Amino acid sequence: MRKRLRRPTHPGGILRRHYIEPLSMTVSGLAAVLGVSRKTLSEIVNEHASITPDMALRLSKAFKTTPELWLNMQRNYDLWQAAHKSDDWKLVEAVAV
Amino acid sequence: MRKRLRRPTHPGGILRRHYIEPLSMTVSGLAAVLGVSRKTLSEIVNEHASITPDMALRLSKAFKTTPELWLNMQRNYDLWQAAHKSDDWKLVEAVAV
DNA sequence: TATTAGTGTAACCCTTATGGTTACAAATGT
DNA sequence: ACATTTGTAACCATAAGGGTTACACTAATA
Repeated sequence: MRKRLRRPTHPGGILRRHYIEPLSMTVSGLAAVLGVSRKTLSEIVNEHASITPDMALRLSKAFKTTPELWLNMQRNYDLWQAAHKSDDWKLVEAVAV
Repeated sequence: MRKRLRRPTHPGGILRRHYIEPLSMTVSGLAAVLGVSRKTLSEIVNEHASITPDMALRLSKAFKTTPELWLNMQRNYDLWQAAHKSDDWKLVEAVAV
């Protein structure tokens, strides 16, 4: 397992650059398609909020992807953040087998 | 992508049956090793709380696994719950390409 | 049998997350 | 010049996460 050195891209950034912009969609328009408020989607694409399981399901329907695609990106992002927020977890010793 | 028919096993159940019990550990003991409260771990192994990124890092150190192992189990569980909690997301239409 | 260790969980605290509405200033497009 | 789009603040409500203390219950053991 390679350790990730740089902060993984936030899934909101991917959503914006790889989906919204290439398709010339608006944030407002996509929010309507997804059935969520404009604020909720705006915070995601500006990388201030997370992809929740419910949002992953909506995105998977809208863009014919798997919900896992979005949740894995979010997981990688969250994991990196947790690993760098504190060093506490590094003090955990391996359990003797 | 196969659709999961039954609720995926909660990672807390796996932790209890595949790690704690085979190693004859106690919940209290493992909580101490992990550096979290007994309550926090107890709620997880009784499937009343989630594996957070921080907890996944601690478990990965204790049991020499990847943190992704635990987070993927949690993701599958959460995704199944979200998909069955409401049908709203099913109303989302695919975006025209 | 009396005692101890381990457990599940309630009650309580505090902090953070999620998502909605409304409103407004700034930017962009026609 | 006007309309659309945007980011985000302010505000609300609900839920999640984790800690402490306390208590009743179970299981093992001196």
